[in-house]
Amino acid sequence: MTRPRLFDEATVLGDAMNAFRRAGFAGISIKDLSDATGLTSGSIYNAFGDKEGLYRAAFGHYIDAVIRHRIETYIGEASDLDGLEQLFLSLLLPAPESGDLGCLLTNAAVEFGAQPSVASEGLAEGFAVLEAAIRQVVERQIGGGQVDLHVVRLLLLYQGILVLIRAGRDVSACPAVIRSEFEQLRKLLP
Amino acid sequence: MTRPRLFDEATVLGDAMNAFRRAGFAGISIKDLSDATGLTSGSIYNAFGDKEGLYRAAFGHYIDAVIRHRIETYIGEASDLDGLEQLFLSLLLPAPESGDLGCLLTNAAVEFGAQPSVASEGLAEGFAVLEAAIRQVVERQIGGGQVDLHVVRLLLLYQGILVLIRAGRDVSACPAVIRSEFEQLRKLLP
DNA sequence: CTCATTCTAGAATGATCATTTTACATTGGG
DNA sequence: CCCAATGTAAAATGATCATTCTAGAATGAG
Repeated sequence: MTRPRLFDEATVLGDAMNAFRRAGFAGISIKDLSDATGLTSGSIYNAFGDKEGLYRAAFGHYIDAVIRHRIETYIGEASDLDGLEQLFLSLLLPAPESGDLGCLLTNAAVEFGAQPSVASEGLAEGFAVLEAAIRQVVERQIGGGQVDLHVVRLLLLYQGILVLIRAGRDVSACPAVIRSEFEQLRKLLP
Repeated sequence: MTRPRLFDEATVLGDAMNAFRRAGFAGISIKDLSDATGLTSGSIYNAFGDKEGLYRAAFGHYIDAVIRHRIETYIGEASDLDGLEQLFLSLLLPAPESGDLGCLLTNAAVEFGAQPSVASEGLAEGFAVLEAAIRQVVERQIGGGQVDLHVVRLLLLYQGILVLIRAGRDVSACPAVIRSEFEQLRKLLP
């Protein structure tokens, strides 16, 4: 019945995702997205409904392929502070979170803000996934009444790093900031 | 010779600035800007050349009227850690840096990234002003070989706060994070 | 007062936008 | 092998975009 796509959905979503990361939603046209994905505009509309549908699909793909993947890579099941620290340090590796792409979660948060928008669902899910991963490690490793404080502190650090990378600022001091942040947390280990 | 503007330039730039803060550059049209400022599109083009000219002027206005003003208010001449801490805490006050506006510096950094753009000059100046203000206090009060580290740490915190506010996330734990950050710095006071 | 100058207003223009339509290609079931 | 279903392609459409044009209003110098 349902015949398979003639295009590879993961590849197309990856291309669209990176295009949106580079230019945002308002800053890119269907023609640009057509060039980026190799699909004609007709195929895009057939497959995703409209530009918003493609954005939603690309955002979902980003949460799975980038955020969840990163969390599984660095935290996985044996979650400890070292893994979380490595996750933060990995943000500073040249690719693929480099400045000319940017984090779609951060970019969407800034582009759309808190008002209801095409990004609302993705933002809610993305922040929930990220915060849950951080909280899981902090709660298990440190616990206590200050868990919320540590989680927010790390979330602030995470978003701050992505903004500075995106802006092309000098981030050579960031690894030292991350290390000192986690050193501080390790002092609280039971 | 040069006759005065019939409109109040500061008011118009303030309105345009807030419109850009809400919607970004790509996300707003000349018609929207015309509605926001009360100027017709003809007057906008006459006064500012084009949409990019108005954006540049609004960005410059933001740097002066918001960033420099905030720095002068909280740091001024008698710069100490308490003043800098108050500056950070002031970001969390409901108005005027509230989420539905956002910080034009952060928003522009995320929208345009590091590539040359209409925002490049404003971004360079805005980050320079902000970083210099932080560095001045840290250097004078604490000094030592870790100044860069402290400056970047505070810059990360600053940008992280603005992203979370913009995203409408729960920032109720942020004041405690700021206080603990500055408590840590005060331990380094000579 | 008057005129050259500068500003403003609003309609006009061509480009680009998202989207739809139309025609065609590809596919697997009968 | 053929056909109904679905995917793709590319041109067409109307809306909206940034920008310009044209006409008229406000201003200060002489």
